[in-house]
This record gives sequence, structure tokens and C-alpha cells, in this order.
Amino acid sequence: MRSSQLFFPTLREVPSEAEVVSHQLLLRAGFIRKSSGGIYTYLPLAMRVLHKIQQIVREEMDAAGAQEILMPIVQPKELWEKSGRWSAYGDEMFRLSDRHGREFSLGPTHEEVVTDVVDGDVHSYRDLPMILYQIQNKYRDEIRPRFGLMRGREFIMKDAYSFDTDAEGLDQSYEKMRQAYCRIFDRIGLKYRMVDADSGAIGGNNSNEFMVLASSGEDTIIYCDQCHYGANLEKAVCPESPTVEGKSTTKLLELEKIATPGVKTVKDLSDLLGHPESDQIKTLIYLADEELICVLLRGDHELNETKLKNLLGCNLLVMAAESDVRSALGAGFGSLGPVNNPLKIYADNAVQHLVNVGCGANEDGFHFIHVNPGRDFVPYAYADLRNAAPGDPCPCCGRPVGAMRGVEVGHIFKLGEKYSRAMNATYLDQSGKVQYMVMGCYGIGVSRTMAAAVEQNNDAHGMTWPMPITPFQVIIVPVNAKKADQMEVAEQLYHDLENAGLEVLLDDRDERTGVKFKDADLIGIPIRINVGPKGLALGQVELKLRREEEAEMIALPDIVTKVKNLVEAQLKP
RNA sequence: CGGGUUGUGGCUCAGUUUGGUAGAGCGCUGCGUUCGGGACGCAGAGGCCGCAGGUUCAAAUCCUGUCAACCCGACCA
Repeated sequence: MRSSQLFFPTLREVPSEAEVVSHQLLLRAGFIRKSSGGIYTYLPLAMRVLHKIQQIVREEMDAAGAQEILMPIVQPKELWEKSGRWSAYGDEMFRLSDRHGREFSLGPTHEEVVTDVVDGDVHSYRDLPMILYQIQNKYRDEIRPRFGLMRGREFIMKDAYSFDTDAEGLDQSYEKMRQAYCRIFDRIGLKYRMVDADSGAIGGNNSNEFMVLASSGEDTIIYCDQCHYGANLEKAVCPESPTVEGKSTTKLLELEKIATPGVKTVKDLSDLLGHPESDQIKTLIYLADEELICVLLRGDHELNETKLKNLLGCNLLVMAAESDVRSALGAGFGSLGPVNNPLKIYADNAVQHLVNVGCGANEDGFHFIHVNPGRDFVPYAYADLRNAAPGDPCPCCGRPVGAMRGVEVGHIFKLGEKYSRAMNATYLDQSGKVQYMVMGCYGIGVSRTMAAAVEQNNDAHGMTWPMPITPFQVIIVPVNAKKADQMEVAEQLYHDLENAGLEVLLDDRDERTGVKFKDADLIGIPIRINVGPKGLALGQVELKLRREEEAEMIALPDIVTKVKNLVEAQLKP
């Protein structure tokens, strides 16, 4: 490809709408342009990257025995009513109706369609297991699209669905997909972690996420370097805290109510009493569906709403309004506590071990001190309700865990019979008995993966693509396009490298050298060959690697072999 | 949806406080000079200042409404 023929409108300045580095660079380097919020056009350079990611995905899916199909984006309401998700999916689903008033969704995911297809034509255990996948645009009217391709309302996803006869079969399909996912992200050249995850709205009971490590990631990962435990923060297990050292033998003191004017937060109370925040009980009131409930945490801990929601099994979970809290407990935020509290109390495990601690008295401006769980109040239930934090013991091996940010690029679920029951997807087993299919589903955010790759591979000058997904492997820059000798060598090199099977961009534009170098750096081509007067006088060209500072002079007859070897070496995972 | 910020040529922004009829840099077009890290000169093109009302002799500027974008929170690939 010649730069003069390539549509890659680069920008000198950072567009003001972009905050994170992948968004900035994708815009600046001429990979994408925004159409409307969270909806983008992919320009030629982006397409080359996306095709490469998709190619790797296809190869690994096919190798794992999955078969590619393409399902409709426009999906009829009836299908979604069967699964119960027409209403459950809520405002996140784009909806439209045709000229007859018949309603449709723009597919946010394809469990309904794929289950319907399989139900229609698969009737025997002999046809199972089966894994189907597609690569296609997905539509989700996100509450807040952001970070460019990181969270779009229209995005490219690879989604796969497995159908098995039983749970053991599902385990095998899931494992196949898990391994395929690892190979895919290994091959793409990303630094990632596979972690335990909550299965959320998709349903099912077992789930892993593939997280690309990047500071701009929207998720927090809790991980252990010793035993390779890893989990999304919302899922990370907090092992039951052991009794704090010395506390078990501490004498219980008399409950005492003290005046605490102006104290509104755990920190206020802790400053007033001179105790650490861990010597207090944090009291939160939530509205779970219709019921007010009380949640207790150690003062220095944070509530994990996902864990609470899973424990309660409720649909809607929001912090209660202060007016509701006041009428139920007689006090406002900042003075709440579990003593003499009529609400159902759910306490984090860590609360159980607290001794002689402080908490609100359900009376504005007053707190209790020397509060002891079990003596002064008895929770309805103890459970793991808090966010894990760096330094907590690893649930596997007990060593301290760490925390880092990650971008979710893949997520795999065991769905079980959730959809096959709802959609009545059945088969006949060997004894002729009707059975529900057992399903799994497996997603990769393809466009997000591209953004995550930029997030992880960039420097002050621009992108630094990993070889397996770079839009071009080599760029040739004749220093001066008007010099016939330079262009001649550059053209020859261009043909030779292409004939060697490489993906080459020839910057044949009549631009200043600086402009061409800046653009080459910005779009992140891993290998650059400069053809200039100094080198040519000696029969040499300059080889400059994007990720290295220094260039190297190479004799013309050696350059093709040298570059080919470099590319091949970097294509290996 | 709540909280915050911003809408002025393709991009980045000034001008808004104190109303007087639109500017700069980059980019774009032409000519010339230049040519190994985003050149220089000259000459141009391009904006009813997000949109709709209102106040006023007069509105980018003041008022009301509305739309959009971005950031923080709840959702997810």
C-alpha cells in the first residue's frame, strides 16, 4: 500500500473529546471517527487491525471445533419475550418497529436467536455437542458510552454459544473455549489475566473474564502472584477474617451513648474518638426491591453491591432515600447503627469479630461506643459483603493479594439450562427421553480489544503495535520523495518486501521528512526503513524499530532477509 | 438518570466578565523558496458563533428553553 493512496487522516492535536490514550490515539492516527455518542466509523487502518484480530479469533474458534454463522441484528420481540428479557433488558436495548407496528430489537446479544435456531434443527443427542459463533456488530444503548471504543453503543463482538447434552459436556466445551481464549490473547500479544467473575444479567453460575491490564481499565482486578488467583473486584472472595489478634481476650465494656454533634462520617467519628476506622461499624440502608434493609461493614471496608444483590436475590438494589431512612429509624445518615434497629440486618463477616467499637445511635448527633455484635445486636445474617482490598489474604493461599485495573476483553459463561428451558430447546437422549440442552456462551469484544491493545502499546509519539495485529508490518520512508534515486530504491524495496510476503506501507508522499517520521510513529508501524542520501552513498538503508531509540544501517542486499526474520520472530506468541 | 464541564471554520483555542456585527495557530488551495524529526514567504478558500425563542437600536456575549459532547457514579464485550 502507498501512503498517497491510503486514507489515514492524522491529527496534530489531541481532539478535546478524547480523554484516555487509546481514544486519543485512535482519533489522532486516523483509525476512527465518531458518528454519534459511542458510535464510530472504522477507517482503513482500523479495519486492517480488526481483520487481523478477527482472523486470529476465527482460527482459534475453528480449531476448537466451533462453526461460524451469522445471525440477524434485527430480532423480533417475540423471541425476547420467550426468554423474558424483552422487559428484563430494559433501556439498554435499542428497539424499533416496522411499518406494521411489529416490534424488534437491535441485538445486544444473541442467546435468544441462537437458541431458537438450534431448537429448530437439532433434535438428537447425536447432533451434540455443538458450538456456533459469529463476529458481528452488537447494539447496547449504554447508560454512558465512554472512552472511544472502550464502551461503545455499537461495537464488534465475537460471540459463541455451546450446546451440550449435560453438565459434563458443558464443562468440556467451556474448557475448550477457555483454552481458545488464552491462545487468542496470547497470539494477539496482550498482557492479560483470566479472572473469576460475576455472571451478571446474562445469567448462569460460572464465569471467567479475560482482563487486559491497563490503568484506564474500568474494572478492578484482585490477584495473587503466588498462586495465580485472580478475580474481578465484584466477585473477589474475602476469606472470613480471623479474630483480630488480642481482641478475643479483650474485656467487653458497657455500651455507652455519647453526644457527637456534627459527626456525619466514619472518619469524623474516628477523629473524634481517636480510634482507627476499623474500630467502627459502618451502617448503610438499602432499598432492596420494596424492602428497606440494613447493611453493616467494618468502618474501613467498602460494600460490594454485587455480593449483596446476589445474597438477597433481588432485582433492584439502591441506596435508600434519607427521608425513608428517617421515618424507619428516626435518624438521618451519619447517625445510623444496628442497635435497636428494626430492619433486617445483613452484616459483613468482618463485623462479627469487632469488639468495643463505635456506631451511630439512630438518634441525630449521638453514637454508641463499646458496641459488641451478638451482645448489643444480632444480625439476620453474616456474609461476605465487602470489596476485597490490596493486602487482604488470598482466598486460595492466604498470601496478600494485589489490585490492578483491567479492561474486560473477553467473558465466558456457563449458562446451563437457563435459555434452553425458557426457549424450550430440547433433544432426545439415547433412551428417547426429552432433555434440555445445556448451554454456554463466550464473548470477545473485538473492537474493544483493538482499543485495549493501543492502551497497552503506546508511547509519547503514538501507537506501538504488536506485530500480530499491526496494520502494516513495515513502513518504507524515502527521506525525499523528489529524489529519483531514493524513490527508485524505495520502490524496489517495496516490491521485494511484498514479494517476501510482508505487509508494507510505502510513504511516497511528497511531505517533509519530519512529517513522514511523525506519522509513521503515530500509526505505530513496528519496523521502519529510511531510505536517505547518507545511507545510499554507502549502499545502505536505515532500519529503525518503533520501540527502540537507535536505528541501524543495513546493506541493501541484506535488508529483506533481515526484516523478514524480524517479522517472523515477532509473530510468534 | 443524578453531579460537574463544554459547545465559536476540518483540528486546538481566544473573544462572553463590561452587548457595537468574528479572531489566532495548525490544517486546506495556488505560486515560489526549502527538504533527515510536524519548514518559510506571498496570495486565497472556509464560520448566520450547537439549536429555538426572548430582551435590546444592536446579541457569540444578557435571559429562558432545548439539543449534543466530555468527565464522575449505577451497567457491560
